[in-house]
Amino acid sequence: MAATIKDVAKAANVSPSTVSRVLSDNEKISPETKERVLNIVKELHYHPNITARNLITKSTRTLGIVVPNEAEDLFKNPFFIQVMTGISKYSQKNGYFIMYTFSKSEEDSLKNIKSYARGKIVDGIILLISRKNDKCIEYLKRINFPFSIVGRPENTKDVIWVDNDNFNAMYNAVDRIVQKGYTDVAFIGGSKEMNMSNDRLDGYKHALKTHGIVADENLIVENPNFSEECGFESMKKILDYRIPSAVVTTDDILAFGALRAMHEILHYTIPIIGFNNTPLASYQNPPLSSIDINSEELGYYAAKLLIEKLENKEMTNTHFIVETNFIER
Amino acid sequence: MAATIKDVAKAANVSPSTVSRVLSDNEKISPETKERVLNIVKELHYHPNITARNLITKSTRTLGIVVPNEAEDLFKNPFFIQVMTGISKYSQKNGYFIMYTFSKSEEDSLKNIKSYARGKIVDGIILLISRKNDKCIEYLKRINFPFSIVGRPENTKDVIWVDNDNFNAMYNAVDRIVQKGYTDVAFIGGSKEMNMSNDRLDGYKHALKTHGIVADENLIVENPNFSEECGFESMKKILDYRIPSAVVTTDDILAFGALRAMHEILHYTIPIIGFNNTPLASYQNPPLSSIDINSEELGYYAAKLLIEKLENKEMTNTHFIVETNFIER
DNA sequence: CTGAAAGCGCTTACAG
DNA sequence: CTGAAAGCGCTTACAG
Repeated sequence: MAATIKDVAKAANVSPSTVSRVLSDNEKISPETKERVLNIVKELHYHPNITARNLITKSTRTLGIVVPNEAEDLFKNPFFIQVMTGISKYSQKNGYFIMYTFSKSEEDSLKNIKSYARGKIVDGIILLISRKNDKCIEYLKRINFPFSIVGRPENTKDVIWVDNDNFNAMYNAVDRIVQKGYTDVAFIGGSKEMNMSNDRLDGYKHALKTHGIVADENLIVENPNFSEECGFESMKKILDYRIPSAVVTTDDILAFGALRAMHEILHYTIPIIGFNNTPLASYQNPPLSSIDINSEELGYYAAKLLIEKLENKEMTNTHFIVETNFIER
Repeated sequence: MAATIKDVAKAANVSPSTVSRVLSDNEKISPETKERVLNIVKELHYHPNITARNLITKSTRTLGIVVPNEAEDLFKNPFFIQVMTGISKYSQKNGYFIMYTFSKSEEDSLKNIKSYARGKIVDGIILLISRKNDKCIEYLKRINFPFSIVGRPENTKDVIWVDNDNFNAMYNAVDRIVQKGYTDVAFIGGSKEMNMSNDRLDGYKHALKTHGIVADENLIVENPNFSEECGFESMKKILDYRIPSAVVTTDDILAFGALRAMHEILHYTIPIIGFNNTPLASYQNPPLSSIDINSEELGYYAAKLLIEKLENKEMTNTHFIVETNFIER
């Protein structure tokens, strides 16, 4: 059996309270007792039972990550693991544990969130995605449970979130292309359920507008997800209609599919731009230009803002915008 | 404030013990009391405090995953997230929570393991890698803490592990190549610190031996990690020496680098085989043949065997071999 | 079938 | 500077 605080107290000839104080290091304890207790602690290999401590402090110093079903689509995409790494870096540095749960659907996410929140398993929750009419966000707001989101929610009031400036990233990319003389730009996008999809589409439209170009709705194809197949079919549809001078996409995987369609149908490629700058991008033929979203930083700040809230630090901001970088290849 | 078991007891006019029994559903409780209690539970939105329960039951129903520093090298590789998905599927199905921790080094892994084990944060630990003279394994064995490993450990005595048959997978691949007439096969491998690296190398050597071919040590290059750069440099080194008739690698990423070296130096490619069958493989030029290791299943069984041990089920096996599939492209 | 009591292993006012 | 006591919110023998 592992030693408890009582065992240490007895061996050191002090009370459990004193041992507890020595360990928390925040009371005036005489140097002698402190040393004596610490020696016994070492000798008995004592380590406090965190569960017992949690029960008293009403905190688990644990963050819960809800990984959405979309992660499966995005296996080819290191996005989620990069975000999780960022979360992990900040959390571990600050003594927080991390739990995660994979969800099969939005309903399943909600179920998982409930079990985290109602059982007080975690102190705060991080959502890796933000949907339209997001039930998870709605629930967490209603029960007033601390959380942060990767991806700007529809209604930002009272919520902590981090995101890229998706509008601007796409705006700049399209602006750049048009300036290079490619004025007939097609758009291949992902799910409308995600706010970032709409932001990117808006950025595309506005950039064209700035140059006095009216977006041709037939050159805009949106998809239920980010698969290679969707990219392929979208490009096919576009080529059936007309050959544009360039293509922008909201995800590298879509771009890969589109590239394949170009190779198979056109037998040559037209300029195309990806999004997320996945490692696969540089291996494409030709190498794919892409917009790097710095996923790890998204996770890092999602954890940082949430932990600051949990610790009641003065929060200057309830959101953080991570910069994007255009990677030209 | 959330309702406690006392609140429910008072409102239902029973004792806390009775409420507890109703909730655990495993004692003879009269149907009437049961219904009455359940109604109050719903009414008050009562949910048991898991921390308090954990303190009593001396279990957290939580598994801890230790993600090694190698994960960073392997961002391009969905291996880890696939394994984590597999772990998650089995665990969630069986009512276990999951924690993870990213480590910066083997020392850091050990530190993280200690905090999980000594604080009784988790009931069991899953290691995602198995090294030579693995300090983590050694520690966990010494303190007799339940754990399982993805990857066969050096000493399998008393440890739970899952793995592919790495020897055989490579043996078959090389055997197949040689039978096709490519007898001068080079080998590009990963870190010798990992047992699977050695297993794959052994498989290569034995397959050659079976065909009466003596392995040329100059055609065998091992690397500190699985990066594209290592693959590139290894291939360069081999080509400086001689042009082999085919190449096998222990990881797709190594193969990608090797392919690039062929393109840049040779201006044509020689047959090459990857390992892990990452999504990138099919996008290569030419598409890369690879050995699929079914990563998700590795995680699934790592969780399954560990949970069976935790629940004292009769364990017929303390290890499980996940099959591999040769994917020819 | 149900309740009173003890206890899991800590922390933290309160008192001295 | 240190200790005795209460209590966090549960579960589980024990007794009836």
